[in-house]
Amino acid sequence: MAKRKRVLKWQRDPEGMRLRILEAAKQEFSAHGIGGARVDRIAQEAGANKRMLYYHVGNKEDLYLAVLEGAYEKIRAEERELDLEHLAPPEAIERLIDFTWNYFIKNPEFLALLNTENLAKAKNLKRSTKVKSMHSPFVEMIRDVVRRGVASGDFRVAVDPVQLYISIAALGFFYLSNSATLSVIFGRDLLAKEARDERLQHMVALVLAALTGKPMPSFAKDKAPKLRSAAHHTA
Amino acid sequence: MAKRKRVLKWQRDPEGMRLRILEAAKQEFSAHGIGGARVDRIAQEAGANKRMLYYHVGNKEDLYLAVLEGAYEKIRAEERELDLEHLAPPEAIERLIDFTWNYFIKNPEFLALLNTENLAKAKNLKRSTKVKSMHSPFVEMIRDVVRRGVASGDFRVAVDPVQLYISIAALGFFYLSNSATLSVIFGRDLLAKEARDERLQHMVALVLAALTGKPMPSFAKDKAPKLRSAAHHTA
DNA sequence: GGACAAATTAACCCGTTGGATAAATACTGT
DNA sequence: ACAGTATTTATCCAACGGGTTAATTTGTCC
Repeated sequence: MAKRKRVLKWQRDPEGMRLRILEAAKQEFSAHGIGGARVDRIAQEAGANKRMLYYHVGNKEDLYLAVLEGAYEKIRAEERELDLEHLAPPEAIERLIDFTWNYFIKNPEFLALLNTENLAKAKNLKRSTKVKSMHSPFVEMIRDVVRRGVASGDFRVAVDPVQLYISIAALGFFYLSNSATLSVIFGRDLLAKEARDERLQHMVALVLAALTGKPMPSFAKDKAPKLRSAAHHTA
Repeated sequence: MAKRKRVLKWQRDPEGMRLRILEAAKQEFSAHGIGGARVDRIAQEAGANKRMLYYHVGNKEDLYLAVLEGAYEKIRAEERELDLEHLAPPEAIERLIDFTWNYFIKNPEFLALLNTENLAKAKNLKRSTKVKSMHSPFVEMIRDVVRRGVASGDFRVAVDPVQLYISIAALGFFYLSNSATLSVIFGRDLLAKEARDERLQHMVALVLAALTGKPMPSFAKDKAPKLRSAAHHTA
């Protein structure tokens, strides 16, 4: 195939085109929000004509929703890969924190998209039957881990898994999502590798200390000089 | 005064006008972000002619920066009111969490503005000498509290005050800022009074348990039936 | 009671933007 | 090789949006 007789001005690639459009849209929406996103810029970035956006996906709103749904699909898919059942409760929690943290680091557009969607009071998410049907496996996973932890004596208390899930997400999300302003306020680069490692360690220490009651070995002191990067990088 | 001879079409009120403009701008920017904000809407909401915005404050960008600076001024002012020095370390931490939480609840535009500014990679904040000169008193306050806590034996570990500050902010900020999407995902209204109270209790329990090593009395169990609302509402 | 500046309004300008239309070009099956 | 359809390009446009210009009104100081 692809036996081009002459010089082809362009070649067909509907699937590829659609993907490039969605990728470009993801970048655009996550970089500028809904109101700041420019349809023309998406087209240009996708190496497409503006007409293609409407042909393959739809108008700006459809485009945004497709991006949002794609973002949720992706994280849900990765979440399913993680199985915490086979780990001892403390390790399971550490793994969960590590995964969440690294997912956020690797997918900064996801953070921005969530913020953007919340600015819109989740009005698009509410319309999306697709996203609403994608349940996160984490709540049940955490419920199980906590149950096991309490039974084994590793954990002292039965936390509400939803609260714990939100807290774990929060500790990483806020740090990363607001790293720009926080870096200015504190006068340090929170995204530097050292700072990120320190943050991960702090989060793990905080949550595990609360759950197990045992002080974490590596609970960071005031301005810890040098910290090994976390052990397991799962994602 | 105000002995209007005839029917006055309008009256002068430069200061009041400026305030109304800034208030309207705050609402607009926090509701729609930078790109989504509409200058005409700000004018209308402020009961002003569009020209007034440029006359009293400046263009859209100036308007946004003024709003951002005002937001930081306000929280810094309230932060200064809080003195943690006179409280026992655990109470000081609880008070800090309570204050932060309630400030966020009472000032939802602040959360939105921070998100918006981070979407812009803090480029406006960086230009603002005003904001950069407004140091938060919290880091030093926390440093002191932690020191005292370790000395008294209340706390087991010396946490980096910056990490702790970020964590405390994170636990509340993420929950509230993302309450719209999270409510959809979890199928519960996270802003309902009960849910908010439960969240505050969880945050306090989590942080204090990690610091003191003692399990909190009220560490919420899986779906706690009814929880007393938190004891001290400071702010 | 008028002059002069400050405050406010009304009207308009013009580049941008989301979206639409129609024509051109490439691929597919027969 | 040809018809028919799928895909892409080239324009167009009406509404919108930020910003400006000029005229109008109000307060204040002599």
